[in-house]
Amino acid sequence: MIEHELLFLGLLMEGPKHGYEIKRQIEEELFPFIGLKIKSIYYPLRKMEQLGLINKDIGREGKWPEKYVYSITPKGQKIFDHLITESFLSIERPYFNIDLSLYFLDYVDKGIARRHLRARVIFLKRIKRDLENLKKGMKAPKRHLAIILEHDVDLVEAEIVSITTLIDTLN
Amino acid sequence: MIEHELLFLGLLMEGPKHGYEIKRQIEEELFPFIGLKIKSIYYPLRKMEQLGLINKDIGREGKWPEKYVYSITPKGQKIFDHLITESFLSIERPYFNIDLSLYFLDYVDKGIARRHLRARVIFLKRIKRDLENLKKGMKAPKRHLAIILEHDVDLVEAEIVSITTLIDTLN
DNA sequence: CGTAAACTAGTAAAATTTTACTAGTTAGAT
DNA sequence: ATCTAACTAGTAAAATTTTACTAGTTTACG
Repeated sequence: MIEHELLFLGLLMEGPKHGYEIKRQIEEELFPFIGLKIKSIYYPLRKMEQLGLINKDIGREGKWPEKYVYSITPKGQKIFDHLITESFLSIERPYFNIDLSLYFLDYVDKGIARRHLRARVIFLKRIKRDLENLKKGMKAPKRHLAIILEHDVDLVEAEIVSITTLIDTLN
Repeated sequence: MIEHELLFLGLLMEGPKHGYEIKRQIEEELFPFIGLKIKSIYYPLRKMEQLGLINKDIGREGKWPEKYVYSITPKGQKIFDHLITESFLSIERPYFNIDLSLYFLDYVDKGIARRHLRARVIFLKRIKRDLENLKKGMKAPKRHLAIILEHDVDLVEAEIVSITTLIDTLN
């Protein structure tokens, strides 16, 4: 929920939006960078409206039928500040999906594990390449996207090194 | 759900266990490494039982009252193999919590952002130190734990570099 | 002109997760 | 001898998320 709140509030910090636009932005703009999967937006939006973090107003444009416009309230902005601070200072140390599998590595045949890990490295390299191309291909260099991409590239690179070493030690 | 299934099945790969033991292991052994937060175990266990992935038998030990023992079925083992393979080859590229905040960086005062990011670096360094100490302090060097720890150290290190660079570019 | 794709807004029901409890046993400390 | 912490097993209700739909509008394309 915390992440969801930060997500919706952050999107509304840019300006008022209607639901479809929020959904589209999450699916098309944020997903490739953030990997948040959000299947429904109306329940969270209603919740946050009840909490007074956002407003929902009728905003008719042209001949379109109803079009509800969501906007962030002062209280919502305060919460946004709070959440983003919390996220920056997030007490949780980072965790990585693959770790769970590594924890159970003993229950996997060594040969198979090695093959899987090699495949993972190849996959990670492809991702790295894609990310770098994506960064190059960005026209109007959106600063925040560039930052995230660099961050991702670095971490993917680290994972490649890490897994490669692991493969070698997997006697 | 996928991750939960892998978690429970993996724990049962080690041998039959009762619920409390599973809970304890998640909270005390896995949590520090994996960071999975699981508040209740009985619903997932019942679910997996219904799916035929695990068995639940009465296993009385000593004078203790009822003690239900969960164990993995052949079908469960098959699913375990499948899930762990999937996880190794996981098509999703890695995502990082902080990225969402970075995406919204423009809505944060630069000075504040810089301070937050510096604090994060300090925090990451402490984590790195803790992880290294933890690795040193391990008596019976549990191989899988050591692997995860190294992996984590590398990635935390990468994040330190990444965020440090970011701070510098934050004019 | 017709039609398909994208725009707009949801809801109802199912599934899952979280929270807040209950109920009793046993081993170790005082 | 008794009290406390850890051991054991849950359930009920609330909250949230996911899935699978409905319903209509506008724009672009052939």
